[in-house]
Amino acid sequence: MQERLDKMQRRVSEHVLESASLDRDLADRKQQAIVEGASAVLFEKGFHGTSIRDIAAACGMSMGQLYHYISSKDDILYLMHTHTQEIWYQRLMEGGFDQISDPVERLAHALRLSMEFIYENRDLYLFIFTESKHLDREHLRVVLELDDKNVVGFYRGLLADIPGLPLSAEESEVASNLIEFISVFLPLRGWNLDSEKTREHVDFLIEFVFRGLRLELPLGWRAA
Amino acid sequence: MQERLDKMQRRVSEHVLESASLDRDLADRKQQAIVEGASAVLFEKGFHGTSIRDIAAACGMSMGQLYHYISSKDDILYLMHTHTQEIWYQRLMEGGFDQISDPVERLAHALRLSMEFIYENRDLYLFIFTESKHLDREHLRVVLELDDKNVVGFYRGLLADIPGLPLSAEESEVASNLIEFISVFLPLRGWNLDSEKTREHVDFLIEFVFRGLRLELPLGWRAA
DNA sequence: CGTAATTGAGCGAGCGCTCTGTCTATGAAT
DNA sequence: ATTCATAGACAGAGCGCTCGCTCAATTACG
Repeated sequence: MQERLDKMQRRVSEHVLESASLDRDLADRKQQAIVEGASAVLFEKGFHGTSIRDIAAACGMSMGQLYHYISSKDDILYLMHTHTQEIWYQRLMEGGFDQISDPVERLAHALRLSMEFIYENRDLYLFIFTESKHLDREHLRVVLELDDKNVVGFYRGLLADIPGLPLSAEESEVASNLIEFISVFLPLRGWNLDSEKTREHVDFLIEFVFRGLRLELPLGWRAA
Repeated sequence: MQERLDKMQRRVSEHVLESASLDRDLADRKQQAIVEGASAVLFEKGFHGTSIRDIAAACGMSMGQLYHYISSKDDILYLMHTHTQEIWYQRLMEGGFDQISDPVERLAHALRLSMEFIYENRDLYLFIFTESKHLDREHLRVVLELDDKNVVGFYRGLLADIPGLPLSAEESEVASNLIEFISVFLPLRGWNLDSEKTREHVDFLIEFVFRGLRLELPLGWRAA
């Protein structure tokens, strides 16, 4: 499982960096600093509304230094994307997701962990989902591939592990995509819902998904 | 029902036009022409990637003429939004939606009509959902209000009409928003689904929603 | 003193929007 | 019938500004 993440990380660096002579660790740390520093301004002003000067200032770097570690503004959006997938997967692992053997319980647990994580990082997810289509063709291709492989693919795998799932292959494919989509519902369209009741909303969404998939929720799932 | 649309339309014109002396019919026709002419370029290049010059050229107007009928670039996005709601509602009415008395059948029919319409206009919906948050504060407020009143509000009303719906008030509120969200799933995240099988996907989504709401689908709903 | 790291002024391009000059349709005056 | 005054529709050059990005100049360091 962890090697999947490592490969993802490696691919990011390869894609973003043109100069192979740069120290890989330093570059990774700097790119991490860029993502973390740029997040606040990006969430506030959006990608197009934020200039390179804004980002450089927010990261405590000069424009020149910034361009040592990225090669275009689009690279920053790309980094945000891979960063998002990384920390999401990390959270699943920290949440003990991979220690659950029953596949239905795994799905329930993964949904809860994901929805809570996504809600906590709602600014990030709102940003990712509304800005990513503005990437240039090449970056977009890679980002969509990553998403299909790592996120949709994650749910695809979970569904495939459930024996006797009452869905056709085609339906499972739609379902995998739909589950990812519903898991970002609260950041994307939940703005006129009472934010005090997020916990209940997550419960409802999970029940909704399970009923939609014709699955019984595991006993005592709310306590998990 | 129709007066609701009329009021919506009136509000658009009032909001967009500052000069009250302009002929209302001419203005409406020109604004219609702007929306229709601008759509293709906007879908292709996105709102930020499309300049006023592009839009003017695509509408067969000069920049000067364009600015006779709008007062800022944001007005165009606003027009696109209201236009979308108008044609969506129009389609529902043409589809004989309001002639169905049974509330559960109404919901099933509305979902099918909506999803098919949204899929046919997927470029428009992808555009609307990914670009609207870039509106300035005032335009955004109006657009979100319109959406909550006309679209979410539409589903809210449908759910309220179903006697003995096994959902709490809070759950119904989440569900109304979620239904709108799921109805735009195919344009927003269905890009790696087989476009030959859209019909089946819509069927699956409707079944999914009904199961999620704990509702039985009306008999023979597929033929409807 | 030489080399590497770092900077931010400057470049060319493109933006949203304005506004003045041009065109055209109309109709009163001759 | 012809001229001319007037007003509204229209065009697009130009304004002021900001953008992403580069690279000559400067600083820091061994």
